[in-house]
Amino acid sequence: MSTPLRGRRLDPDARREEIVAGALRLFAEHPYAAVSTTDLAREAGVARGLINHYFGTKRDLYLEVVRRLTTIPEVAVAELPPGTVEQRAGAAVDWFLDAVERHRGLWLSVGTGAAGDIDVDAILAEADEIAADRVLAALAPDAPDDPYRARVRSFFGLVRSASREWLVRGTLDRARTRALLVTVLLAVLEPDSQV
Amino acid sequence: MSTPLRGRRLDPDARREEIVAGALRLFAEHPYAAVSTTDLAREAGVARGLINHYFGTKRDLYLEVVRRLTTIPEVAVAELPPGTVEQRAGAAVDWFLDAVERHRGLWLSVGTGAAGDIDVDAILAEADEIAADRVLAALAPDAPDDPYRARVRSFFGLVRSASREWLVRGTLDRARTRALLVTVLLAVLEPDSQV
DNA sequence: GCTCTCGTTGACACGCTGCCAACGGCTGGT
DNA sequence: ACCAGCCGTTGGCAGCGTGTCAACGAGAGC
Repeated sequence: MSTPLRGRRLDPDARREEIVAGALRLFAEHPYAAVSTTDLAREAGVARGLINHYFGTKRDLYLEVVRRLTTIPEVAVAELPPGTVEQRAGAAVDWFLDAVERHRGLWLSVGTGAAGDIDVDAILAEADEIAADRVLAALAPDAPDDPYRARVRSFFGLVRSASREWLVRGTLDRARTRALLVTVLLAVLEPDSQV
Repeated sequence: MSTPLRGRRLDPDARREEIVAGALRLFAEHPYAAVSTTDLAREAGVARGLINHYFGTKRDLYLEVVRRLTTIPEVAVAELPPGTVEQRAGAAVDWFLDAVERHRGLWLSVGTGAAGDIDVDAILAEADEIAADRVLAALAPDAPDDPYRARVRSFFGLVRSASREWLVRGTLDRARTRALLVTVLLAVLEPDSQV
């Protein structure tokens, strides 16, 4: 061996990164309980104890992974083409469907919804908050935050369900998924119609 | 002691019922991982080994509990008052919101969404299927099953999110939740508007 | 009252997690 | 270039939780 892989000293940030990267791969393919700290350590090429040293708990590492995944959308939505609200909404939905199709496995593993887990819920809520801000800024910049942000966040619940119908169950094709999302998104952005 | 509680012989079905009932209480208040088989046994007033005897696995017991909870809606939606689609949709949403408000804790613990768990997903999907059938039969009896059932199931995702916004985060009051659900439900039932 | 059935129990073995003391590679000071 | 201290890293230990299994004994049939 020219360079021994085990035991080599590494910058803490880099080491954290390696562990998170490995955990990302494992958690994307297997459910939480099916992944042991031994697996996580092996995947990162590291001793098991180091997992606890950096993240304290297997659970904390998992939360870090979830945070990393859900907070991805750094890509600006500001690049949407000009046009009517319908056109811009359609473009946004297309951008989203592209991203989902690309990271299919990862999206389904965490994007499928909250786990009844209060911490995971908090992280997803935070991510949704950011996403809702961007959607509102891009499509309805004049709408007041108060009920609209909550309405858009609710819309994301439908987005997840529809993704599952499309990717997992195959009950919707991409075109119909798109149509559904655009329709509902526009309905959500309509002013309150007190029925 | 007049009647010793421990060790008494019981009809298998009745015993299963007691165990499920106890598990229902525990899982409604604590997340899956925080409930041990010891807790489950104590709550049911039974030896720990009996849990495995009846359900094989803690996980299997959990799945049974989830099934029991989600398959509750036996109450017929057929009792909806006659009127326009808007009125009937409003009545259906009201009925639903009442039920959610009444079983608040239970609903939030499992109804919060899939756990990324394939078995739980299957159970929830089955429950959603039934619910979707009833909604379609009540509000759009002439709509073809094909895309509409999937659209309604997607709608349920928004229903869960909106419930959380209302009950957990308090970002929507009941009236606004109602308005949102009715609006989107009607939009979902509209024929495909290919944008 | 006796016996057989089977619901029920308690102990055992194993895997996994979090903790901790010791090791040794790396870096800065001289 | 050498040395000493720092700290990233390791491996083993203790505790807990789960699933299994052989044996017990309450209740029913005769």
